[in-house]
Amino acid sequence: MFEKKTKLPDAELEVMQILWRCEAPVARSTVEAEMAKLRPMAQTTLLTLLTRLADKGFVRIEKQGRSSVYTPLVSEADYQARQSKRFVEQLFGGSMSAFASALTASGLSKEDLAELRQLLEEDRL
Amino acid sequence: MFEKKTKLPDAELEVMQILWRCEAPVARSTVEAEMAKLRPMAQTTLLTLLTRLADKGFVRIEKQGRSSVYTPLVSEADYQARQSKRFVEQLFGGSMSAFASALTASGLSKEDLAELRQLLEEDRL
DNA sequence: AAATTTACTTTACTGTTGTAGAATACGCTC
DNA sequence: GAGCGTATTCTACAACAGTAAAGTAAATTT
Repeated sequence: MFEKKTKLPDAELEVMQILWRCEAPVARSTVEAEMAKLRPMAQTTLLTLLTRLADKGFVRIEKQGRSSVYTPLVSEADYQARQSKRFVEQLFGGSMSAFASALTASGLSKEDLAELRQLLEEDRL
Repeated sequence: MFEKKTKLPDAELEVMQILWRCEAPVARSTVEAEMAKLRPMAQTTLLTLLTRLADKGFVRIEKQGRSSVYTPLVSEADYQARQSKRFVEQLFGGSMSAFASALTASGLSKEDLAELRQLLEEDRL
């Protein structure tokens, strides 16, 4: 089967995150406007990234007369889950305790950690 | 200042992890043997990676007569902390609850999550 | 219909990463 | 000190990633 590449390069991830935050299908102009809020990027660069995402199977491009609309084919939750697992495995050999230690040392706010603690206490994990 | 590149490419990370697991300074032959346990890699490829790590300031290379020995200049804990923070920020906008949700969906074992829960209950986080 | 605008596609270039053969340099043996 | 191993550095190259100019096609204006 085709177990493709799951990890997206940074720039492509940025674009996917825009698509996830918008209501699908997303017009190119919308993607462009959202990207402009984050950082400057030439139109053609954005188009290139969208095309690459389509090639990788992350996005479907549909023509609508003059312009195109873009639909994410992989959900954000899916992507996050896959990458989280990959990350903990790659850096910590799968050990959550090692990962948790790193988080405390990472400068994440006490509030962030409290958030996690509360989830656990509520038996939501 | 020098805010260099903190994120290492996969192959270089593999080498760093070997250095971290050995007692510094590590002989090239040792690195080579450890790498062989993981996967095949040409000698020169390994040397290239070590040189690149040195260029990035992650490793110090010292000559010892014929061969060289390698010392990590960045601790594993440091690297893990930095990358963990970066990861949660990049994928979850810093939200631990979003991250925790992803972990539950990621197929991490119940044991792994229990491990994390216990850390929290013991007030070690 | 010709000109203009608009939107996408092609081509392209630079730097990085993974990989390793070729070349070189350094000790050591005889 | 000449030759030989062997360890390191140089050179190389393909694939990927970031970026965007140039080209093309299609719609709109005049």
